[in-house]
Amino acid sequence: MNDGLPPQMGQSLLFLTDEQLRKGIEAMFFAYRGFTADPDRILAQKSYGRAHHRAIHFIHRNPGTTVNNLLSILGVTKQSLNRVLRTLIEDGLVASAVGQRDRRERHLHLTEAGAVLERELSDAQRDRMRVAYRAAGPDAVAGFRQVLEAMMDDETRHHYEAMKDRPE
Amino acid sequence: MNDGLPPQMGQSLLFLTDEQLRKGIEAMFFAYRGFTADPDRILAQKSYGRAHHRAIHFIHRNPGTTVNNLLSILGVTKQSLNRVLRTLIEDGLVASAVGQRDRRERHLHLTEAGAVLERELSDAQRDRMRVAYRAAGPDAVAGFRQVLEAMMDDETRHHYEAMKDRPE
DNA sequence: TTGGAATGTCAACAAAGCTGACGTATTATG
DNA sequence: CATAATACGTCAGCTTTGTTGACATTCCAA
Repeated sequence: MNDGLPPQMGQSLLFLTDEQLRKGIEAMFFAYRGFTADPDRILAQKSYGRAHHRAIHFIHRNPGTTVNNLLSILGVTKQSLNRVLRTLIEDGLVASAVGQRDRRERHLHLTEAGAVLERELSDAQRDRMRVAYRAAGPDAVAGFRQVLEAMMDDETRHHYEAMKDRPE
Repeated sequence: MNDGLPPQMGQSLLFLTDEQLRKGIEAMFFAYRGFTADPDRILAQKSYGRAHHRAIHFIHRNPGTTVNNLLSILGVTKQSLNRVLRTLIEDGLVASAVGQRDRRERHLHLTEAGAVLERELSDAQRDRMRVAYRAAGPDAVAGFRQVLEAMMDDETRHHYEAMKDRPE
């Protein structure tokens, strides 16, 4: 494939050109569309949106999390999260429990029904991820993760790492 | 770092577990936030949004593109794109020219002012990308791109590849 | 006991997506 | 040439998901 640059310029010299960086930017944009496509289809049928998916995902990952903690993971306002959370609680997918130690806090859990939807959504998303990982191979996957981690804001990376290696 | 699984299980066996895949999913989510953060700040000052950025980006990359082509790259409805395009044209950032061969078509270009904003936005986005690429190294970058490409829908990947190796 | 923290909620608004309908040029086709 | 199809623009209305700002409630902690 011709990238319009002299062939004697190897990858290690090319790899920080604007052109190379721009391709990475476009890859992020297009890949993110694929990344959300499958859950989006499932959510649309149930008249939920991505915001519901995110809430469900992180409640599943951090069972018993407080609203404030979830807020800082998701990086949205409480009003925005509350709207989503309210419908999930009304629909019986999420349970909100008053804190034992601090009774101002609400601790969030998925109900059985919530866990079912979580499974459905993450199965769909993992399937695509699995196909991509298989196609690219383990070394590529390691690189993929490295670049993504380096791309995060510091505060965000803190959240990411805080729930990183938690086994099932 | 302990991932909660027996140490004798190597990376090549682990790398398709649900846990491994879920970490990739979260990495995508958190990284995408970083990916858009810098342009978002610039856009907010000028009361534009991400949709404007995307239009500007792809007009820059495909100068003279028709509205229909841009539509299929962006994957939105013409009503949605039109709203964005209209403000960009009104503000003198984008020029719309009647087609020579087919006068139903409008060919889109950035004006000088549009190119200035494009440069500002992509500089910010590339800076972060550059830092991430440097931190991760060339091999990781190659893997990053491989996984992202494998994650795209077929039609999307077609668009991605169509404007892939276009030199400056 | 009182200040501040955590939470919830009301209202209003904006960005950016969607559907559906319609109009106008222009081109392609029978 | 008449008609169909295409490309584009626009109007209206709706949805999701984000934002501010204001305010009430509950409750921990100094």
